[in-house]
Amino acid sequence: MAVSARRGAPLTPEEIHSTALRLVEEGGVEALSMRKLAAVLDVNPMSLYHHVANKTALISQICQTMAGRLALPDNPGSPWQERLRDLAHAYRRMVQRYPSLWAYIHTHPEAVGDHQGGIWDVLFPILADAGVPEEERTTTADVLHGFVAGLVVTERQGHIGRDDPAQADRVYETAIDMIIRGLPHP
Amino acid sequence: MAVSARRGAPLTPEEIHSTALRLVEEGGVEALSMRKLAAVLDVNPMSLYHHVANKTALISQICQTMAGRLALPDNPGSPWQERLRDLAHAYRRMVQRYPSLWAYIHTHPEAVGDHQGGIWDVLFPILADAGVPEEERTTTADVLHGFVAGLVVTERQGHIGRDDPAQADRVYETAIDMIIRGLPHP
DNA sequence: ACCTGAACACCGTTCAAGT
DNA sequence: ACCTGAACACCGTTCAAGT
Repeated sequence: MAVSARRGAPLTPEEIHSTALRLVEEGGVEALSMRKLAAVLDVNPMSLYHHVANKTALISQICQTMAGRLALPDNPGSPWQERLRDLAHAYRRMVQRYPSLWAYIHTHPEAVGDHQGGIWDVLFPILADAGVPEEERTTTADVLHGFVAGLVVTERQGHIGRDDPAQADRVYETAIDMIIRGLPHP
Repeated sequence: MAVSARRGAPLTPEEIHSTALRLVEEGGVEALSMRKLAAVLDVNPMSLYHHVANKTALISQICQTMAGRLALPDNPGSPWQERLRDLAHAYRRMVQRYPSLWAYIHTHPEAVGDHQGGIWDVLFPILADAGVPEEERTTTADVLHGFVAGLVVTERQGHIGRDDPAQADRVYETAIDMIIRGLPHP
């Protein structure tokens, strides 16, 4: 019976990932330490290394965990303007749910794979319908993502609608309007 | 003669700040440690605490140092579109000069004061000329800053024009066009 | 005034040893 | 297979002591 002295059940990756994600959202990525995580899991710090290569691999994994929880809008048939707006809202909701981890991803994009996650699969057809030529879609997608990510991170840090959540909503709507107005090439 | 055993001259804030800034740009903010900085300055780690309250204060100070080196465009009389474009270019140049520190500021805006630095003094008149009503200018400025910051950070991380710098320039120009097109309220 | 050494409470990670 | 303790090379920071 290879069972820990302090715990009844063996460690699972799911347990490690969800606990680590919780710690990150409670105190930011810099509040996650292998030793603290182990303490919360009631386990020796070194036991973690049996399930995780190292700390940066762990962070990558919890980024994937989060990406998997992303709820994308499903609204084919609507005009591209509306679909783009819905996608922007979904993105914002996700950032608001995991703000610390998103701030981390924004400056460590290598933590999550390149152009993966369902966002891109949804965004490309929208750009096509908006009339963006095929060879420009990747770049346009990057630009839009840069815009929206920058905006949402800015909001999250209290620069927008700090006192008045309704105003933050209005600002976001205005920003999306601006993108929709500016997107089609004349 | 209160002179260090290892150095001829006493430590100055300028020396500390510029060396710390250099370390940050060489290896990212996470590569800056008080002990490493002291080693480079050829000084006991604890000597630093005579000139700097703590590490986060030091980082704030080097952010200010960097902001002071910002070269803003001076082009009154040009149409607002052109002035906005010039300002966006100045911003990008600055980020390209201090990429690591900017990435840090983008997620730690408390490190640099609120709406200070000459950017805002230049941006507000531009928005006025663009017809943005006075009560919306602060928010609009935040939105634009969020956009541009997000875009530039995205570019810096190699998502845009990784292989082709000329393409990165083109993308940035396209993005500015989009903002200029989308800015005036109809 | 300025600098220093020892010390404290933390890190991530390796490695040999335990069941 | 899974877990552990001791150890190594790092951190930021405090504090009493030196010149």
